[in-house]
Amino acid sequence: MGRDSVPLLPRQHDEDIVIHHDPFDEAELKKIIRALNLKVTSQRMAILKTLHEGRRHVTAQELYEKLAKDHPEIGFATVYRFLRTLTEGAFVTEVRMGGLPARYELTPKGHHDHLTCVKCSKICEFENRAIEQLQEKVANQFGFALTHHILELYGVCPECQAKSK
Amino acid sequence: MGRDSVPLLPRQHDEDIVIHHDPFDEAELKKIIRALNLKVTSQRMAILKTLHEGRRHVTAQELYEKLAKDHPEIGFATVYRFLRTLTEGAFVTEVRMGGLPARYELTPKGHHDHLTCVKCSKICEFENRAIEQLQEKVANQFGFALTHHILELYGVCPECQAKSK
DNA sequence: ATCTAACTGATAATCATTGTCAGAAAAGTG
DNA sequence: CACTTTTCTGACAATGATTATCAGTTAGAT
Repeated sequence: MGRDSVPLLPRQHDEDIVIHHDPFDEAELKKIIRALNLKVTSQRMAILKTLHEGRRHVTAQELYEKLAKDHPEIGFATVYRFLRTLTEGAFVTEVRMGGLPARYELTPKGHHDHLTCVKCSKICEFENRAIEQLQEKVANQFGFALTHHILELYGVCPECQAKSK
Repeated sequence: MGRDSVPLLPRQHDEDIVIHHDPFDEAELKKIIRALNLKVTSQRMAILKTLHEGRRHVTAQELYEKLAKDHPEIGFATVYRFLRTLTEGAFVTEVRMGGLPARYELTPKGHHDHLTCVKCSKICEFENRAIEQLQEKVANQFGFALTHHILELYGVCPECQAKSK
């Protein structure tokens, strides 16, 4: 997509180079923080911005390192703390695979699940209304009030299938 | 279908319910060990027996403590080690919830998924052919060759719903 | 029975995550 | 704006599950 794939030229004045990321402006990020009854701090804003701009599905550690570039003062306790709060408030979705560190992403508006390649770890996202409905049905049969679910599919992606020949 | 439409009920005192499997005799357990190219040791036999007899979905720690009664000499490193190997060989299924300790069970013949209560951690099992088929379909749309999947539903069980009034 | 590679238990180490706490900074209040 | 209360923060310690190490033990092939 657009801007980030344009190779940037080194310039004398940093401020000349501005990367625009589309959707979320600051105001919207603040709303998220306020919705959690938290104070708006530069750290929290930075964390949300980085979560939003960056690649999806980061670990807490990766996020911490990314942040370190522009905000070397942010401690990892703060990252973990805020990620947890965001997860509890469902603004962020946590994905765990095996015993590996948890991965996080800003919860997308449309709910989706993941299809992960067991060879190259590529993650595809999908949504499927029919599956969701069946899940509700199963939960109801047991008398459960469904709160959320995790559906992770694993397989070999087309590229890796091709390679293994 | 069939199974999943029967309103199955883990009743009030889970611990009182002992699940009897078809008599898994020693010979059968040995087969499992040999299938993994491992030596048959008293420790491994004890672990398998306890896994088979006991309540489902135990943590490594719980399993270790159970074993301690009759086999106080077995160390927990051995328990962890063997559980991992069993899991890799798909003889045991690992379930993780949040950051909590992993839970294990001997992989049942019929594949099933889990429905977990977020309040009391009770786990119900279900299987649903329709969901499985839809999963295959989704994977195919992306060109993936599906190897396995994780479907974990979370909600509030009837008992806990009643309690919160 | 012998031999050797695989196994084991004790314990140290690791690694993700969480707790602690003194100092810093947000957002009311006057 | 100065003051105050409360929440936040970063450094670092602590935790808790899991894994690695390693010297001694044992299964099972020869």
